[in-house]
Amino acid sequence: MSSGAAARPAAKARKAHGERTRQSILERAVDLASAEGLEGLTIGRLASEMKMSKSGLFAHFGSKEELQLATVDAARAVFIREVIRPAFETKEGLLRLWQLCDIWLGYVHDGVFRGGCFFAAAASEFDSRPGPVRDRIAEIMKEWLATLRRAVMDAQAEGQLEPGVDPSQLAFEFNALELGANWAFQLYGDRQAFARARDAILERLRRHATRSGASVLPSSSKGKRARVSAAK
Amino acid sequence: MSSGAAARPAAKARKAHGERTRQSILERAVDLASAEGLEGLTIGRLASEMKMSKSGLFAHFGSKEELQLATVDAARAVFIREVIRPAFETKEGLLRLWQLCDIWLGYVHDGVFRGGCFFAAAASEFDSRPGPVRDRIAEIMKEWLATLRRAVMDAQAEGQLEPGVDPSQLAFEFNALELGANWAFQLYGDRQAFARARDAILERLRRHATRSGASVLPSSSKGKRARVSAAK
DNA sequence: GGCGAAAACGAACGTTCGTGCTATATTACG
DNA sequence: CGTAATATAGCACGAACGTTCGTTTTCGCC
Repeated sequence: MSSGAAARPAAKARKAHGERTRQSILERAVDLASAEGLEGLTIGRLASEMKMSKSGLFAHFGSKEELQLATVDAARAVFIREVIRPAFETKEGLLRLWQLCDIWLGYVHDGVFRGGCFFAAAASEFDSRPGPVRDRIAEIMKEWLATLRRAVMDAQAEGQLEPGVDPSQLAFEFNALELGANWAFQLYGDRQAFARARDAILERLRRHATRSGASVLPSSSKGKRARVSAAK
Repeated sequence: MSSGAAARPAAKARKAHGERTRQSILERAVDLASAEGLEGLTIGRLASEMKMSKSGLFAHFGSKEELQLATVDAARAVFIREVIRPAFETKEGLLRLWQLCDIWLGYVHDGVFRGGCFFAAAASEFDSRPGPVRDRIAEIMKEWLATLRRAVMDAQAEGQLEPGVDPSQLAFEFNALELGANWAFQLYGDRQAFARARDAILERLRRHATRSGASVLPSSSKGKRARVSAAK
């Protein structure tokens, strides 16, 4: 469906001016929405931060809902750049599964979005507010859950994880632990929560790892943290 | 500034009429806020649902922030009645710890609040919005985490749980799994998430249970669910 | 160098928000 | 019964919201 991220590779790079401001608007919109929420993301506020008129900014989207959808997709692009892509540099298997979790926790810790995980916040805000925005958010989080699940299955196919464990169950647990760390960090500034989540995940992984799998896991979570590559 | 819950203990219990409507306002406010958020809880909307004038309703609280604080405390009372109290009918130990988790999941599943766990939603909404409301929410969630932690320690003291496990770590994991189930249910209507959370929690409990502890745990999570007692 | 489209602007719209004031019902007690 | 306290209503306010409209600036292209 060619929705968001890739966009036009600047086929002729000619009418660039409109698209460029649109992009920089969305950059700011993502930042604002991650802190104030997608509903708190107000057109007037956004316009004044961009030093534009409300109407000038508004024309780029046509409605608030379109702005919200575009913002969600822009956040998705950031998430892919900051989490998915770095983790996928590691080849499929148990280590990639671990990297997905580890880098995710790093992405929250490092404040890629001001309000922690953009989608956790957005999901909670829209979960009882039906409409296209909610649907899009649910879709994106399902992508993430499917990615985790796929990584589990790959690790099993590689013989690094016992074939008996349920990929959906493991994906659920890891996602929950990540959301839990995000929650503790946002509400209390508790950085220890990241270590707790890592411990819990690693313990789970080690318990179900085969002999060949156990050798690729890091020895301890203490002090270890994947760098979130800038990867411009 | 004597802001809080206790307020006037109705020194002579005379002026009851105002207090009663205030209470029924809060009942509706909790319901509304759990679905639309504490910010989406609007005085005009609330007034029209109560068939009152905005100003008449407003007079009970004096400011929107006071209304929000009162609503949060009203939700806390419901939470205590629906989760804490039923679980505390079981005597301290491993079984009470399990009951706390099990009943919590039931309280979300049964829709005690329209928007799932009131405090999960409120925490996510206010986590980057400093002020008394945020502080109160954080305080209440800390109470819950402390209750879980205390239950772990009690189970250890009873000799039903290995003394080696870190109570804070276990409380973190259980809370995370509960929030994860709440998240999946709110966003996808996924009832299976409750079973997943129960499985994960039970597995954790069983792993660290002593022989005397293991005997008190339910045999399987499938089909088992604590009733959320009405407990008027 | 001028033309036409794209982009940004400024002002106004109808609502709704939270919050004051003032007056009228309702109630409790001497 | 009367009076004082309490509770609710009515109305208006300034601000902010999303949105529309007509105009003006900007800029690529012939």
